[in-house]
Amino acid sequence: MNPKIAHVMVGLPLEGPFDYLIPEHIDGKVFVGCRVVLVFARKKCVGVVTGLAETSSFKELNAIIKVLDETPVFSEAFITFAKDFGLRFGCSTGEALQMALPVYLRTAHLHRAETVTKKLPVRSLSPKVELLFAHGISRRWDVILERVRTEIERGGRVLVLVPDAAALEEAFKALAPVAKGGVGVILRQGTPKEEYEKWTRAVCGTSPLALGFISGVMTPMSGLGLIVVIDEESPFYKNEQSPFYQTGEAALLRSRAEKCDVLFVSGAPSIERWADVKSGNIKLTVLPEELAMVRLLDLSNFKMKKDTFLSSVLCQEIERVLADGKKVFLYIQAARGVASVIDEVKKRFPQNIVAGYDKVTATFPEHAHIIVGTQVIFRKRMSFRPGLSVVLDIDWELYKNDHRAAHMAFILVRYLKQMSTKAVVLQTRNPASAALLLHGGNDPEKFYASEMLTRKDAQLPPFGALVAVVVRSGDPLLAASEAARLYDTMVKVFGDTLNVWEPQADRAAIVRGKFRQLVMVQGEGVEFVSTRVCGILRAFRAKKDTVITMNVDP
DNA sequence: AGCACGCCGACT
DNA sequence: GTCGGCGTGCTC
Repeated sequence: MNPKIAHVMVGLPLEGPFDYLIPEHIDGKVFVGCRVVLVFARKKCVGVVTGLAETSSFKELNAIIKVLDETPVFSEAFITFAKDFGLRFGCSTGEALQMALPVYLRTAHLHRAETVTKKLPVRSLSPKVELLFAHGISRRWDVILERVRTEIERGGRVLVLVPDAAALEEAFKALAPVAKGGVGVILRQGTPKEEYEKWTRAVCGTSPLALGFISGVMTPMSGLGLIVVIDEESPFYKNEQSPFYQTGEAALLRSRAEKCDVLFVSGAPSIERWADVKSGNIKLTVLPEELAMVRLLDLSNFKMKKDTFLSSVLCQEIERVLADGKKVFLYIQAARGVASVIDEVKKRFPQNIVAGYDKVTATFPEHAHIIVGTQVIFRKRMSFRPGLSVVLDIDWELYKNDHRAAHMAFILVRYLKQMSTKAVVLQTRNPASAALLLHGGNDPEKFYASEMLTRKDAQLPPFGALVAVVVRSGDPLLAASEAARLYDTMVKVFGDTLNVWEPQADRAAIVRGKFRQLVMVQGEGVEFVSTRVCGILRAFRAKKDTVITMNVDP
């Protein structure tokens, strides 16, 4: 006797499941993990079957209208992952499942290719989670390819995740030696049909290798044995829209639910992953490499004109490097602009070619002796090899009002160290605080020890949890008043159990005409804080035209 | 989320 | 009277 009732999750911010009758004409065709068409709240929509039963406590059930998949698109383990994902990042299981599908399959389109039928051979119960701390960039692919090859040989699929287009290109080339059946590329681009066709090839095709960006971590492929997260520390792995998930955290949830291995790769690992290493949750492999030394250039005793960046000592250093036939890279924060620095450098070095490189620069200035650039230089880190790199104002990086500022500056220094052949110089007026980054450059263990202590004392992630509640509205006053009202209710309900910060404008205060206010909630443990915040948000009715979302670990 | 229901003030 | 804004509750 086949089951008569299906538990279904829908892509709405409601935690299900909802019960539906399985009518006779599709009896025996409904499986856990299949998409079905049904009427929910008077509207026709697509849901996912997450369980089967004989009876339901609800009377007056609607019936499933149509089954869209002959075989499940989601495995039971993936559904468990979707539940964990929703709990962790503040969305429903149904929304998480919906996000895992290409747009084409979120509507009532049939899908005939088999996705989850291939089962992974039985393996050890506890999956292996590893952090590869590769000091340089030239040798890391040797280790990655070795892991990937081993996984493919034992019959598993491998999901390789990269933060941006430059890393995608690099990974695509690097994976060629192990990609006999090609590499499936999963990208959220093109028309829904095109996106779906590429997705099908990657998920259901013969190639065991798939490559994707941030959302690739949600790909429901069968027999997933290994997830590789390249440049794990990248901020691009954080989704900036609701649900505000983080790819690395999601990979760990998948590892738990699907028993797959995870390999994090980084030249400047996040504090989160380092804490995992220190607590013994993940294994650390260090890949050392001889790199340029980092030095501080103490400007505290120099008098320099306002808004100038070239100290006389630095100019002497630059001259030496240029005389040696090497290139010089001068790093400046994007917000300050490269233009004024270029003027200053041109005046000081009139006989050299000076060029800027920032996000609006069309082609890389190959011929320049001195390049003044921003973060985007790291797109070129595989090919650009300056002798000397200089952070013109390292203090600026450290004074930002952001609990991640020190780690972001650490990333900057480590990346410059990977690119440069001779030296990295950090100009500072505050050598005492910049010393943290001097250590970061030459003795990363020291940096991590210090930064972990700071985070622990302040109860910041990964030791404490931060949840930002984002209030958006077209009216700035409404956004502010709703944030204030939310703050008051949270203070009242949470009392001393959680620390609620006064409402503040979001770092990006206006996005697409909507004003954003934040209320930060801080406490012990992500799960504790986010479930309590979720509880408040369910009860709290936002005024018309205001939207409230939750950002875990902003 | 998205929709119906119902309560209240405003207006032909 | 009744039109419509919005607070409330519900969706198998």
